[in-house]
Amino acid sequence: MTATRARAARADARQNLNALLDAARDVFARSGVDAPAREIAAEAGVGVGTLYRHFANRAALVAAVFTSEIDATAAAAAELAAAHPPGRALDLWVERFTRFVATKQGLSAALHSDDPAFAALPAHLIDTLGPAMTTLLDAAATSGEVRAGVDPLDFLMAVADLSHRAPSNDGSPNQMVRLLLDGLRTPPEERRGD
Amino acid sequence: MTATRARAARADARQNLNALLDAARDVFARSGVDAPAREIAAEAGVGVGTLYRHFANRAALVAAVFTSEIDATAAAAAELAAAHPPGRALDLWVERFTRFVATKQGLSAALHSDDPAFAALPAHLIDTLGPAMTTLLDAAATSGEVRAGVDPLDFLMAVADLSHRAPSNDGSPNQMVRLLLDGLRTPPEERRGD
DNA sequence: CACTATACGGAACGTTGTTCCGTTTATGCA
DNA sequence: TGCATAAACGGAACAACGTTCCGTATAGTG
Repeated sequence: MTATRARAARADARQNLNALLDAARDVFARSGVDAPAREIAAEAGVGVGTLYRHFANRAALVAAVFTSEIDATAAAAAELAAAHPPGRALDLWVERFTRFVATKQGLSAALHSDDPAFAALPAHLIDTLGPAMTTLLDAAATSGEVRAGVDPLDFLMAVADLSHRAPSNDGSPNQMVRLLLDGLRTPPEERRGD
Repeated sequence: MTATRARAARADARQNLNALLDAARDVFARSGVDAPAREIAAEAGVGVGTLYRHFANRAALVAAVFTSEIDATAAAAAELAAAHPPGRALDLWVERFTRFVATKQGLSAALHSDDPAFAALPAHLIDTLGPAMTTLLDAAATSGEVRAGVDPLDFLMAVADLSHRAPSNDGSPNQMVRLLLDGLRTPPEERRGD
């Protein structure tokens, strides 16, 4: 068999890759996901050739940024859970998730697109954000701050659907999301009465 | 005041405009809404200059096609209502509406886009498809085939949301939409029992 | 029939994603 | 340390797109 062990990536290559991801994050936030590849390369202080050496095409770069932000959002769940009581951690994380969804205008389009570059996104989102929500929801339910029996994935998707509707200009969750969170605090059977 | 009355459009201009709309409908169905403007012009047997004489930009052409298909879908409601009993008319129209939504991949993107060319679309959709659904739903409720008290616009949007999920390869409504329709046939209070 | 506002066609322009290749550089080895 | 070379870089060049421009053709009118 041939020596398949790949040589370690060169140091400048690793640096440029990180510079590209950082630049893309900034440019996407500033000008949207449709920003020209040249602009991203320039922001990273790099030629377009280098961009295409690291990513098969523009969509792959977009997907990489989304993936990394999904991971960052998932990681925040653990941090918040460690630093706050369960109910508050849940609220804070929903706020963060809301900001994530609202910021990424291109995300829902990417999720429904059939571009192969985005094919792995939905599964990745479910696999990382799903458990995060499950953990937070379970903890808050165990501590009695929130009703039990709510499917975490359904709740996650509901928040997502509600988040990219309203502008939510100040960055906090919009009214519908707050409504949903308040609903969690309410016993399931209350509506029977009216 | 100046004589604002515009001279009637020239005959060839009207023909070309229709040819462009027809061509765009075909090309969009075949290659998606991102099809090149040149391809549409060619299909219509016309130069690109003519396309841009009739539409301010590509987005305006897309919007015009969407508008005209929305109108056609709304008109179908009256025809189906005249030709079938209320319950069946409702089913058939939902199927048609489903096909409309499933076909137009670009529609939901256009509805949420902030391109000025699409600004009037949501209102137009609500103003024409809303009443159509209201009429069909009311008639089916009056004849007792369907439960009353369902908000037509909510129901319309729900069908839309459910339609662009599943592929529905054979053109008929997908399972979730059928579930929703079956739900209409069920008395509101039944779930109390379990 | 001639005149003119209207409409047409398609070459040309600017911007994009992507490729190509001559040049530079990091890295393992003598 | 210095060198050989695989790896990586930069940016000019290409193709495809949306859009504009303007010389040419023509429908409608008197």
